[in-house]
Amino acid sequence: MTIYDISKKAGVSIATVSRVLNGSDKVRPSTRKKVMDIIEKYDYTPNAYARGMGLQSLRTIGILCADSSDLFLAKAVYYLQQELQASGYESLLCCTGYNPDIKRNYLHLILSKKVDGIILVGSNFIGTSEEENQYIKDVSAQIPIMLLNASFDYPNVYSTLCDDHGTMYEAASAMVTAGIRDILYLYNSRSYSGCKKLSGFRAAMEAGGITDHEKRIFFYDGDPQQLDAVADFVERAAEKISFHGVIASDDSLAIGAVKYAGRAGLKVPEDLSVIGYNNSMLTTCCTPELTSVDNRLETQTHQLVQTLLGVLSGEEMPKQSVFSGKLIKRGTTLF
Amino acid sequence: MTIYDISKKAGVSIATVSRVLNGSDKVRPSTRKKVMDIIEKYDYTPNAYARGMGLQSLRTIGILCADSSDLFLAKAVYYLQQELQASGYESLLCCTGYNPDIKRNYLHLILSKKVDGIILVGSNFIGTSEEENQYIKDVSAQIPIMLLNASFDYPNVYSTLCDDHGTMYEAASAMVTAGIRDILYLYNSRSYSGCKKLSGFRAAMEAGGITDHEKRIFFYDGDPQQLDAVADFVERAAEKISFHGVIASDDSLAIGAVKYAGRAGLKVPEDLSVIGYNNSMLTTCCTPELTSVDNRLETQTHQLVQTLLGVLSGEEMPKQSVFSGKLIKRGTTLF
DNA sequence: ATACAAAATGTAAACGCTTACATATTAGCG
DNA sequence: CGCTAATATGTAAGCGTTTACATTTTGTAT
Repeated sequence: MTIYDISKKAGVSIATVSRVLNGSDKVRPSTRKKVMDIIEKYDYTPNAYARGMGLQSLRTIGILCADSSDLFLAKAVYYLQQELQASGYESLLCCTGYNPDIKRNYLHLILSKKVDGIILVGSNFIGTSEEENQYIKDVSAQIPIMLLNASFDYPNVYSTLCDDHGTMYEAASAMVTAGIRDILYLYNSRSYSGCKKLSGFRAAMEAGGITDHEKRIFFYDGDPQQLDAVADFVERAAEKISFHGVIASDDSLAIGAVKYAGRAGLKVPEDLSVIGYNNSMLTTCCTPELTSVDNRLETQTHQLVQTLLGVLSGEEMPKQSVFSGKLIKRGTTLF
Repeated sequence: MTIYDISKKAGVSIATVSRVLNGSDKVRPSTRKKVMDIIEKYDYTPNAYARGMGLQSLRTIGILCADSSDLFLAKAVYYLQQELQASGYESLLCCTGYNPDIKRNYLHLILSKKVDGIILVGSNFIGTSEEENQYIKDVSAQIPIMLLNASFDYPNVYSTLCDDHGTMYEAASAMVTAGIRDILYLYNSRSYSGCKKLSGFRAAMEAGGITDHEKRIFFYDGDPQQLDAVADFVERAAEKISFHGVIASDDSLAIGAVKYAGRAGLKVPEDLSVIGYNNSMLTTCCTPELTSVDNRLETQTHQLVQTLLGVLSGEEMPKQSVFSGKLIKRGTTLF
């Protein structure tokens, strides 16, 4: 069933059918009805690929995210899709996984679909070496690239992010100010934002006059959703060093620390203070509830889409929009 | 940059370029290299829409899911995409939200993209009235429809699901057998599987000789991810009726009950037993850990994709594949 | 009724690929 | 070295839309 079949059955030309389908103003109501009836009768759906051939822009944005079952990324994607839909844009979501080669493949895949722009969700799309980021440069030559939670200075690449360094600095400083000087730092990503958080932590330690913090920085290499495995990891860390506070780069790691405390018979927050990051639903899941950093995801996604729409309509837009996160105090801290 | 430009630069015809792109066997190695060099030099990506026009099948499956930030749905989507990718199929994911009209729009959208099949993830795509499900009948006339966690008997519609009735019956019966006869039942969806779970609960109550269970069945109408709101809801329920056990149709509701217990000073599981459903990461997030029903999601998604592949290659496949869920006993129950 | 402008509709080219079929090249063999 | 068969490459016809431009119809003012 093609537009051609419809046009014959309705006794009009294909151009008229096309106009009806696209809501053109220049169709007589009686003709429109005649065509619509046939379309509905045969449950006709125009072929998106043929449309894609003719049209200049399909008003479509590609969204790439490593793993949509990650709470943070899932929420980000959700907000983005809502925003885009509200602005009349379709979105194409690809969950790429963390393998760099596969990521690159998906980028080409999405590029082949005539998207007007690409949003890379999460800082794991930005590497540390020039070479790793070459593919971003290549693509940005063709269409604008938006980064959520990462930053990369290059023409036609726009960044929206949380000041993870400063925010983590504030969070860690709050703990130091509360008198806790032996803090375990847990992280599981060396991505752009992962590095910023870590540097913020280090800066806070130095500012607090702490000098032996490096030995309490631990990289967790497993699946963060396996909370028991995280707890095991913290337990092993506790065998090596002592600590009275835990700061994690993600809520799930922080929850693992709370679990460890339960096993070890430590009271939270009296014996152990814990701060998470991302302010996900996990924060209210445990007892006591988890103090965490809210990185204003909804504000960020809104800003990102506004910037993108501006860029697409040819306006000059800020290359980087930075927001400050905020420590949400709950039960796992005394301060 | 089109195949035509590439062909000119490489000094061959467009057919040859096309053959190189599609990995055809009938190209001389020297020619292939010549073409590949140009392709890489100009970072050329073929236009997916033009390809879509020519090709019979694009080896693409559409996946529809209401909300990918729901833990259960997100995991299901993740497994499905992995399975499909491993079988050489591309997947097109659409998060539709819960509005029926928008859902229907997305179905047409995805249909327009020449997908070879459609997977509907989650039972909220199946309604209770004939009319609600009409759209499924219409679409199934064109391509096969796979249901995950729902069932609908119609030609070209294939279902893979957990026996929610029986599984919930087992779980509830276990609680009754343990001597708990006043059980609060929490649910938040009247979808296909939501109804099956509820009927399983009722059957277990009746089998246990309990007659006043209807007054302890509560429908929660809010956002299940707002755990505090769920706890509030349970608190209000407790003002109306008494209970020593809670069974929920989803882990997040169960967690809300655990939170309520904490507030009310009730010890879990001594004063209150709690059973969740879906065996999500939330189960290990709280203390004590949540007893929950595992519905074998990975097994289901595997079966679903195998069935789909079978159908697509013209084989006769089972219309319905049912798996039994399994109660995973953790700390919120004594039995 | 007639002429003319405005509105509605139709015609045909273009979009960038795939692929059946035609043609040219190569290799093997006597 | 010429012939044939096999292999590689080229040509051109679709695929199903959109849309500029041409044509027809309608409405309005004379």
